[in-house]
Amino acid sequence: MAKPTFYNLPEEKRLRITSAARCEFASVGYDLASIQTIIGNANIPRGSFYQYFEDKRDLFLTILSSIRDEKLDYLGSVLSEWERLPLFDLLGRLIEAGLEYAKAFPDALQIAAKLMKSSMIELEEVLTTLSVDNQGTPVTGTHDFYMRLIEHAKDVGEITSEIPTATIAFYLQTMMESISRLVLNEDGLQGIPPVYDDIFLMMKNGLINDRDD
Amino acid sequence: MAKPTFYNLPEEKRLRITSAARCEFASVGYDLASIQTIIGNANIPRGSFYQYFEDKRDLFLTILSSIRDEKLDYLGSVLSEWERLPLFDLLGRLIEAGLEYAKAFPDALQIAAKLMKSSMIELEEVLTTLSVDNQGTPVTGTHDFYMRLIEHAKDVGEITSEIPTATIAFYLQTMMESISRLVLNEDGLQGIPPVYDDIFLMMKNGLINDRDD
DNA sequence: AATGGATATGACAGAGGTGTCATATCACAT
DNA sequence: ATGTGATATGACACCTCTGTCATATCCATT
Repeated sequence: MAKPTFYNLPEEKRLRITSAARCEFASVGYDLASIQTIIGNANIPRGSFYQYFEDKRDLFLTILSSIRDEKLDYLGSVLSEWERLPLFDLLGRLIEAGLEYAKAFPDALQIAAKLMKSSMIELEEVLTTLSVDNQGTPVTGTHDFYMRLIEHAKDVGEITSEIPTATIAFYLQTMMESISRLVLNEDGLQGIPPVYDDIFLMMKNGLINDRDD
Repeated sequence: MAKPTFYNLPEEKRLRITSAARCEFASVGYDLASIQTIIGNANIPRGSFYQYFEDKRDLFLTILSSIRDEKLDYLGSVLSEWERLPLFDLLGRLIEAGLEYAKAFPDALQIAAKLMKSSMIELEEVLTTLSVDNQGTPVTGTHDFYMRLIEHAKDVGEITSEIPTATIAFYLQTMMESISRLVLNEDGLQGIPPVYDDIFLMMKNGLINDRDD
């Protein structure tokens, strides 16, 4: 969404700008981010900024879209084998891949986390257009993505057919986002023992005590 | 947290202020809320505002705390019988009661929803101090609250003991918050068929297909 | 070296917000 | 009626930020 001028810039300068912007968005979020601060850190004059971008929103969308591209790189390999893997194995890998991604681009993580905090009116549309969810997960995190997974798993007889697909999709999406948050916050991006094993166990077998003691 | 002067005010004036404030916080959230707008709508002079409150934060905390009190009224009866009810019955009632509450105080709902979007640094502490969570759920939504519920349910033999209590608490809390959001948004506060029945079913029995066909 | 289109620059006007303070007003006890 | 402490008021000084614009600079082409 940036103006063509921006892409004609020498890479060094472009990087200075995007880094400063990502840093600002990561630390204070969209609403409180200040163009003033960004151009200050990037060391470019105010006038130039408006030569490259319409406004803050424009800059933000540009950043978001590059984040999406970055993340697709990390998830691509996992996503490609989605039909071959058992459902929960796939989900586990997605979380692992997301963790890898977060290690590589820590600022992206913070930006994504603060994404939903923004007051952009058309946020919904923006997200679907970019296929990015609030975890910064592209395509992956989509309701539709989960729908596909579940239909498949039902077909294969892996999971129960008694619950509507949409409901399960809602359930999986919720838990996946939540687990991501947990994994990414708790451990400060260290290697963790897969905490989510227990959670997946619950999701597979339910909470009800079926032992007859 | 408001100054004593505020509580000496005639109720009519106090209401004008709190209404205007709740309206503003509900519509633009904490960060973007403007004292200017609030005093404009409440029709009180700028100087008076600072006679009643330290600043925006002070006002916000005052509002939050009254929201907590309101909600406690609605959940009190359900909470009182927490030991007598089966776990998922209790959870269902909490959601229903939350829905009732949201009908009665629609602005509170929006304020709570935007709560987590605020950039208040000490938000965490504020929330625990107020025992309010991001659903505007007091006490109820706390991790500790779920810990108690689960310990009890394990004791009674209602749910499996194979998973650590803290993990289950995380799980329940996540799903309860998510269901609340679903219920409160989807239907625009109409009466709904209890969508969450299917979700509870999954949580009880798990997703794995155990029919041997 | 001259021309012209693209790019760079920072001063500037203007919007919107905050917290304070000197002054005015009130309520009430004397 | 008068003095006193509490309360009310809005003008004001001061910020931060945004988007624009007149002007300067660059660079490729003639």
